Amino acid sequence: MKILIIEDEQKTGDYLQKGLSEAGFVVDLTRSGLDGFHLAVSEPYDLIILDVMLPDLDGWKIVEALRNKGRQMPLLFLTAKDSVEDRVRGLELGADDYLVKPFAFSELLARVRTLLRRGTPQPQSNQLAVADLVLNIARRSAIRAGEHIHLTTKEFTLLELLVRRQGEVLPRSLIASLVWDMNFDSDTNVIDVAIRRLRAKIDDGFELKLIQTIRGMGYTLDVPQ
Amino acid sequence: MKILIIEDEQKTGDYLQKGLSEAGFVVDLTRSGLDGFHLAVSEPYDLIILDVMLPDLDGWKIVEALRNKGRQMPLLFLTAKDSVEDRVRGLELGADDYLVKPFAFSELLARVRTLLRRGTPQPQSNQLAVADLVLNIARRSAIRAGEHIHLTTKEFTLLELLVRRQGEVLPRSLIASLVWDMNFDSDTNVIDVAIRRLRAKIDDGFELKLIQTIRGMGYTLDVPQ
DNA sequence: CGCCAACATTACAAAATTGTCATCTTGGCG
DNA sequence: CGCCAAGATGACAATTTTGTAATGTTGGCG
Repeated sequence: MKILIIEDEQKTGDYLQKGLSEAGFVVDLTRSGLDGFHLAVSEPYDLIILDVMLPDLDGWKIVEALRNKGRQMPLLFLTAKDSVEDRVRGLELGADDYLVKPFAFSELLARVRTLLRRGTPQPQSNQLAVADLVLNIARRSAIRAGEHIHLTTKEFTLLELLVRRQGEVLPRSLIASLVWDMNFDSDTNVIDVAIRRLRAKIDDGFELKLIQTIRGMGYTLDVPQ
Repeated sequence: MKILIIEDEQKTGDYLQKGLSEAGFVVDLTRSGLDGFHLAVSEPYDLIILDVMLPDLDGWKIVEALRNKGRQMPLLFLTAKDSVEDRVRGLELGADDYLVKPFAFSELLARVRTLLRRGTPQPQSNQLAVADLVLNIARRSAIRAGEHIHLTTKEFTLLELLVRRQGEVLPRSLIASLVWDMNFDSDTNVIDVAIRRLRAKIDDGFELKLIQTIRGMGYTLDVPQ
C-alpha cells in the first residue's frame, strides 16, 4: 500500500512518515502542494494524506484538481483546529475523511486503515451532461459553464428527468406522474411554473437555451440544432 | 425482441398484439394480471406493456412485485384517461413510460422503440441497507420494515452518510463538514437536532434502534450487538 | 450521591420551497 | 391582421424545511 503525505510542517511530516512506514506502508513525503499534486497524478497512490494549509497550492485546490483529472483515491485531510482557512468543503459524501491537529497517531492509523479498506469511492462517475450542463447525481448539484447552481429537490428531479431523456419530448402528463407522482390535472400549472424556475436557473443568462417548449406537446431538453 | 402484453380488454389486446407482431416483435398476450406476472418472472421479456386496471392483480402491484424480484425490464403502462385508480406511481425516474388510452398506434410504436433503445434501466440496484432499513439512493427515499419514510434533503444526506459508514463513529466535526459544508462550531446544535429528527423518523417506534450516540465522540449507525 | 458536561427534546422563528392565481406574451390559424 | 389557445411570468400564500434557543435528562466522575 502506497501513501503520499503532503505536509509542510517539518515535525508533523516526519512523524507521519516514520509512523506509517513502521506500520508497513510505503510512504512518500513532500512539503509542497504543487509537488504533491504532480506526484499524485504521476504515481499510483492508494491514499493521500494532506494538510489543508500549504504555502503554495492549498489542500482544497489539490483535491479539486485531482478530482477534475478523474483521480479517485481516498484523501485524508489534516486541519488545524481553529483556522478559518481550514474549511473542508465539497468532499464527496463518504469519499474522504479528515483529522483535526493535534491527533493521536493511533487514531490516524485507524482512519487510514478504514479508508484503505473502503477502497476507491464511486467507481462510476455518476454524472450526466448535456452541452456545458453537468449533473452530479450523487450530490444533487448542477454546474453550467463551470458555475455551481443550487437546485431544490423538485427542480433537480425535474432536470434529471429532462436530461436522462435528452431530446425526447415529455408531455406534461408524463412529467406529472414521474416528478409529482400524480395524475395530470390540466387545471394546474405547477409544471409550467417549475419549468420557469428551472429555466431561470439553468437557461436565463445563457445564449444557448437547453429547455425547449414544444407547443401542444410538452417540453424537451436538448442542444438546439 | 420479446414483448409481453398484459391487457384485459379484448380489443385493445388483439390490436396491440397484431400491430407489434407486424412490426417484427415477438409478442405474448395475456388477459390476467396474475398470469402476466408469472410469465414475466419466468420468461426473459425485453419489455412489458401493461394495463393499470386489471381484474385480479393490478398493474401497480405487478411492477412492485417484479421490481422486488429484481426484474429490471422497461415497462410501458396503459391508463384510461380519467380513472382515479389509474395513478401511475412510484415509477423509477426514467425507467418507464406510459400512454393514455386511446392512443395512436404510431405513438405506441415510437415509445416502445425508445424504451428498447434505452435498454435496461439502473443495472446496479443503487440501494444501501442496514437491518430492515433500506435506502434508495436514486429516489432519495427510505424504507424501514417495509414502510416508506419521507425524508427531507438534509435528513437524507445525513442518513446516507451514516449508512455508508455503518459502524464508524462519526464526530460532529466530520458530519458538519460533510453534510453542512461548514466548520464545526460547537455553539450550534444543528447536528443534535438533525439527529433527533432522523431518529423520530427511522428509530422511534422500533424496538431496534439503529442510531447510537457515542458519548464524547459522535454518532454511529449500526445494528447494536 | 451530587454535580456537570454532554446530549435530548421541545418550541419557536427564520428561511426556503412549492403551489395557486392573475395577468401578460406569443405562435399560428382563419 | 386579429383572435385565441397555449404558454410565460410575476406575485402571493401555504407549507415545509431548517436553524436557534431554552429547558429537560442522563451518564459517569470525584
